[in-house]
Amino acid sequence: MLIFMLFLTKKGMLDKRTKLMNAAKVLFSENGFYATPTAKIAKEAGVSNGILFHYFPTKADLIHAMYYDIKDRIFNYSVSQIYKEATLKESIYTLWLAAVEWNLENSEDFEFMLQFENSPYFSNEIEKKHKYVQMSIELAEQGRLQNIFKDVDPLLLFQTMSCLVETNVKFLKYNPIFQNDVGFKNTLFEIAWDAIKK
Amino acid sequence: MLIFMLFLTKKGMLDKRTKLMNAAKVLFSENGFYATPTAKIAKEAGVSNGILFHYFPTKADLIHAMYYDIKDRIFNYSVSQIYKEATLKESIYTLWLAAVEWNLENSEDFEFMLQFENSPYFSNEIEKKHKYVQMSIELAEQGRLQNIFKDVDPLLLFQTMSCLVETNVKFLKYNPIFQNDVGFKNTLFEIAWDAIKK
DNA sequence: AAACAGACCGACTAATCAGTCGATGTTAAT
DNA sequence: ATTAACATCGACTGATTAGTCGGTCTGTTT
Repeated sequence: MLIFMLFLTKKGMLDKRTKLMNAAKVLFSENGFYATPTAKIAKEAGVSNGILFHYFPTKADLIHAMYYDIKDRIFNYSVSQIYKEATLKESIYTLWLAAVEWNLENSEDFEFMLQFENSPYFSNEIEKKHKYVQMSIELAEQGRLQNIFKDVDPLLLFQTMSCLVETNVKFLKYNPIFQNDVGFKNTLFEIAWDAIKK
Repeated sequence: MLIFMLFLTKKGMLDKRTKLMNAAKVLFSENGFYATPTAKIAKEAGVSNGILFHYFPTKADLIHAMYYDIKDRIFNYSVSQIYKEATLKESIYTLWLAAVEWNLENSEDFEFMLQFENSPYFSNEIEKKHKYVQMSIELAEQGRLQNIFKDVDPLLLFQTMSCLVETNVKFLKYNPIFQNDVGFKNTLFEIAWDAIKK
């Protein structure tokens, strides 16, 4: 049975929970949470209305599940990019680039996140607990101890980087010419690096 | 008649259009656009349900009117702060500080703006037309021509500053101890300045 | 083969909400 | 005094929507 399930998954016949999250991602990024009825999500996912509430007792539960899913995926991608022997600056660059490229390639996830983080669903406290944020804060703390970064709360350094990534991604979306321009991307990183470095 | 209207205004008996916008501001910043029914806005404003649609044909019209109102107010405040003989860095500092302090003092406007700018109501094109944005871009262009700023699209420089202001305000809201700490605010500005300067 | 459990369906409902409408009051202009 | 134009009210409606429910199907356990 387990083997059969794996087979299904590999063939692209995703389980309905995943189908629902994918459908919601598309519709949310097009019309926002509130203009997207649950019935439409189920329809787009090709499943029944009722099954949505089987997997996610409320619409808010679905939205939260999607948030954690995205955070996990961007964390896994970022971690896969960094390497051990890197200097601090190299690590920061790798993380910055990973974030920018991941968000550009996963445009719907990016749109979802923007909405979510500025909605009443979001709270700072939830975010701080995620391993992605914790890893970033740890790096910021390192840089501060090494006297490389400005002497402020590492959380602030992280938030500064995050908002710059967001701005960079938005800019690159509206100016696709630069998306493969390595020189331009280096300039973008310089902006971010200069901001946090001493 | 005009005199009588002014008298009413001075006495705090605002016209109903303004009352509606003020009530909406409070409710929107507490619960968001979508969890705030128009009927509740009218009730909070102490006016009838129908009059809301007399002044704002749709809920979206109300929201847009509020957006323009806020942009106008922050623009007027910012302009009142700058002075002619200032250097470029002084002007940027003044604008940065004005934005940070205005947003801290007008917390509901700030919350509204965050929601609005990440909602389907918002479009980049609308924003770019506002005199506040145009003034800022002009300054950025000046700095670039004087070879003081990094050599990128002035719009990007403006967006960079804006997102840093946003981050700063959020941080100061969560860490009120720093709100009157001039040294800390200078460090915050250094972060922003280092980001854009060459 | 019976009992069980979880996936799944889709019609249904109770509540909510944006916007309407007809009526009345108020002010200004002719 | 009449008219016209706007301001105001609040009951009402039509549409929408999150979530429910009774029941079916399928695979597993005993």
